[in-house]
Amino acid sequence: MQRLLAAGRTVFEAQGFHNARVDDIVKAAKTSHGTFYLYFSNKEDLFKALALDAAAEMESLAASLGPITPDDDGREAIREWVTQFVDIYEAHGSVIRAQTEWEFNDRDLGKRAHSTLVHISSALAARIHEVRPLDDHGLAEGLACLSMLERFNYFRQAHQVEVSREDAIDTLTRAVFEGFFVPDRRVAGRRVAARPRRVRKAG
Amino acid sequence: MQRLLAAGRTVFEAQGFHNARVDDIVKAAKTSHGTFYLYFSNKEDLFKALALDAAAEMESLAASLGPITPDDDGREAIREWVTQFVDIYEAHGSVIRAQTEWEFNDRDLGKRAHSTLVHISSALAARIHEVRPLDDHGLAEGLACLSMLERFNYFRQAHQVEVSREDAIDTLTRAVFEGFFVPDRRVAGRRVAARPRRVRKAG
Amino acid sequence: MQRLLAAGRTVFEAQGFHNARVDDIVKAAKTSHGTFYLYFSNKEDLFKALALDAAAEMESLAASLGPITPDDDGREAIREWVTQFVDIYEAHGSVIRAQTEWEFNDRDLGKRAHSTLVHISSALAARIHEVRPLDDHGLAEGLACLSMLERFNYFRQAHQVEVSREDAIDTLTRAVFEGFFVPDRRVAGRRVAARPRRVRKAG
Amino acid sequence: MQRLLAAGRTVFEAQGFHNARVDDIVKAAKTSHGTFYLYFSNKEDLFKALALDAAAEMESLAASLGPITPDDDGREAIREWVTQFVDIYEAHGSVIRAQTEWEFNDRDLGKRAHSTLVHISSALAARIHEVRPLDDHGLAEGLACLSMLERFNYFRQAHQVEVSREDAIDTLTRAVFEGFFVPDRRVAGRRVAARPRRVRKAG
DNA sequence: TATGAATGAGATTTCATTCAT
DNA sequence: AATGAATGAAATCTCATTCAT
Repeated sequence: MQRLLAAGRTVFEAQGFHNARVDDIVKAAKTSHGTFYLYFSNKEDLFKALALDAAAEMESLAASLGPITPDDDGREAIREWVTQFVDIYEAHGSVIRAQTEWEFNDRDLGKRAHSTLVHISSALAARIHEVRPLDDHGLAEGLACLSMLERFNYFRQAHQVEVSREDAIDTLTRAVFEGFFVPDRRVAGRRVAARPRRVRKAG
Repeated sequence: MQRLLAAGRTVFEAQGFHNARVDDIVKAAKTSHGTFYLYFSNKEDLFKALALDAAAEMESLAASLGPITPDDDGREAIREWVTQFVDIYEAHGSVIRAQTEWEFNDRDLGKRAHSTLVHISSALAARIHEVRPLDDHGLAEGLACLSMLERFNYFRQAHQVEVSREDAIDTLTRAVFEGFFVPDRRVAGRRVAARPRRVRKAG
Repeated sequence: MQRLLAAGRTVFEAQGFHNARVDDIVKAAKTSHGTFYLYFSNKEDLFKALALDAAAEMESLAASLGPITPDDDGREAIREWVTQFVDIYEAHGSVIRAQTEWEFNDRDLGKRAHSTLVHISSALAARIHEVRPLDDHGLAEGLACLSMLERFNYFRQAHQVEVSREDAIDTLTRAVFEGFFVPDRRVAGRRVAARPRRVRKAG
Repeated sequence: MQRLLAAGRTVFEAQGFHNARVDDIVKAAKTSHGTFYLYFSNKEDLFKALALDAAAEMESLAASLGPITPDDDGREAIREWVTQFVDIYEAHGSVIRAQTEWEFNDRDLGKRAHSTLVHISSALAARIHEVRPLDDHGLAEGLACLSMLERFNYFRQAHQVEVSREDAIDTLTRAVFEGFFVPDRRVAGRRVAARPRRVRKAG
C-alpha cells in the first residue's frame, strides 16, 4: 500500500531502521498493524521494498555515464552525472542511510548493496580506463570515486553539514574530474610521475 | 575491564551495534552480566568508550598533516598521511562502522562524530587552500576528500571488496593528491579552466 | 483491563507490593506480560489505580459523618459510621495495607495518602469540636481516632486476630464515642478534670 | 558490628526495607560487603536484629502498666505509660515502620510482631477489665487501644504530621483514659447505656 | 578479620507478529 | 480488506550473596 511505503520512508528517515517501530509506521500511515502485515510480511520486507527502489535508481547511474574526455566537455559530462547523483541521493538518501545500518545483518540486502556498489564502481573504472589505462586496481579507482560521492552526500544529509547543492556539485565535479579523469602531468616544470606500479601478486 | 572492551570491539565488529546483545559481549569476554554492569552502565556506555578511542585516533590525523606542495614531495607526504588513515581505519573501523549505525540515535555521539569530521575536514581544507586558494566552500573540499577516505576504507572492511592495503594506499594517494592538491592546468594542449566561481550570497 | 485489576488486588493482598511479581499478576489474570504492559505502564501504575479507588472510598467517609451528639443518638450515628469504615476496609484493606508498604517510596502516593488522612482527620476533629471545644490540637484528636480505626482493622486482616465484624464494630463504636465525643465528667463522685491546657507556642 | 546496626537503622529509616540496598548499608557503615556477611547471614538477618530490639522494648511496656483507677491517679498512670510509648516509638519507629512492610513476607517476623501485639493488647485488656468488666472481646479492646497508639505515632513520624510530643501525649492520654478506662455513665441527664452485649457463639 | 570484584538467578519491559472479529 | 487486542520470546538490568585474597 502506498501510504505504508510513504510512512516507512518518513519513519526510517527520522529514526533509522532499528529504532523505527512498526507501530510508528502504522500510525504515520493511519492504518493498523493488521493491514501492515497484509501487504508486507514483516518490517524488513517493507524496508527492502524501499531499498530496492533506491538501488534501482542508483544502478541507473551506471548506465548513464558516457565516455569522459579529459577536457571541458568531459568536465561538463561529469558535472551532469554528479548532478544526477546528488539529486538521487537527495531523494533516496534516507533509505540509503538506513540501509547502511541494516546491511550488516541481512545477507540479501548486503549482497544487493554490494552488487550496486560494484556495478557503479566498475562503470566508473571502465570510463577512467579509457583515459588513464589502469592495471588491475581498476575497481579500486571506481570505488574511491563512488565512495567520495556517497559519503559526501551522506554527511550533507545526516549531519546537516551546510553545503548548498550548487557547491556540492562544484566541489564533487572538480574532485572527480581532476582526481580520476586527468592523466598524470607535469607540475611546476617537473614531471610528476605516478609511483611505478608494482605487479600485484594475486590477492 | 579490558576483556569487556575487547569483547565489545569484536562483537560490534561482527554484528553491528543494534544486533549485538549484551549477552554476546559477556560471553565473548567470558564473564557475567553482573560484571558488565559493574563497569558500564549499559551497552551504549561500553560502545561510547570504544568510540571515544577511535575518535581520538582519528582526530590525531588532523594534526599530523603538514603543508602539501604540488610536487613529488607533496605526493609523498600525502602517501604517508593516507597510510596512517588506512591503518587507523584498519584498527578502529569496526567501531567507526558501528558508530555510523548508531549516531542516528544519539545526540552526544552524533555531535562528537560531527566534530571529528569537521575538525579533520577543516585541516584538510586549510592545506588545500595553501595550494589552490579556495573561496568559501573550503570545508566542502575537505569533506569531499575525507569522505572518499572514510567510505573507501569502510567498503574494504564491510563488504570485503578485495583491495589490498597497498593498492588502497596507491589509489587513495593519487586521488587525494591529483584531485585536491594540484592546481588547475592545461590538458592535451587546451586550457582546462575551472568553472568560473560565482560569488556566493551569504549562506 | 478488569481481570488485571482484580488479579492485582488478589496478588497484592497475598504478597504485598514488593513481593508481588508482574508474573504473578499476569498468571492470576490468565493473560500475558504483553497485555499487562498494554494497559499499565508498570506494576506501580496498576497499583496506583487500585489505590486511587480505595482512597476515593475512604474520602467519602469524610463527607458522610454528620454532627454527633453526646447521647444515644450520637452513639448510633457513630456506630453507623464505624460500620461503614469497617466495611470499606474489608473491601479495600488489601490495597490499603500494600499502600502502607509502598508509600515510603513514592512521593505521589505518599502525598495522596497523606491528604486522605488529613481530610478524614479534619472532618472528625470538626465534629468533636462541636461537642468538646478543642484548642489547636484538633487535628491530633481526629488523627488519633482515625489511627485507631485504621490500625485495628489492619490487624484484623493482616494478622488474622480473630475479631468478628460485630465485635469490631461494638468495640470501635464505644471507643470512638466515649473516647472522643463525650465531654469530661465526674467519675466516682470526684471531678475528673482534663489536665489544664497550656497555651501553645507557635509550632 | 555496631556500625552496621546503626547504618541499618539509618538506611531502613530512610528507604524502608525493600528499597534499602545492602550496598547502602555497607556504605553508610563505611565497611565492605564481605564484612556485612561476616556478621549477618543476610539482609533480613540484620533487620531482624533491629526488629528484636524494638520488639523487646515494646514488650517491656506490657509489664510496666499497673492497675488503672478511673480517677485522676489512673489518668496520671496512663499519661506516664503513654509517654513511655511515645518515646519508645520515637526511638524505634523507623524499624517498626519498616517491619510493617516486611512482616507480610516473613513467617518468623510476622509471628513475633503478632505475639508482641497480642501480649501488649492482653495486658491492656486485663487492666481495662479491672475497671469495666469485659466479656469475651477483651482482646479487641486492648487491640483497639494499642492500634491508636501505634498508628498515631506512625503518622507522626512517617508523614510528618506536625504534632508535638506534648500534644501527642495529651491527646493520647485523654483518648486512652476516657475511651477505655472510664465506665459507662450518664450524659446530659440520660443514661448512656452500652449496647447490650450478646453472648457470642465461638468463632 | 576484612575486602570488594565477580557472580547469575530472576525481575522488568519491549515490540514484532498473529488472529478472531 | 481491515482491525487492533493479545501474545510471548527475547532482551536489558539489578542486587543479594560469595569467595579468593
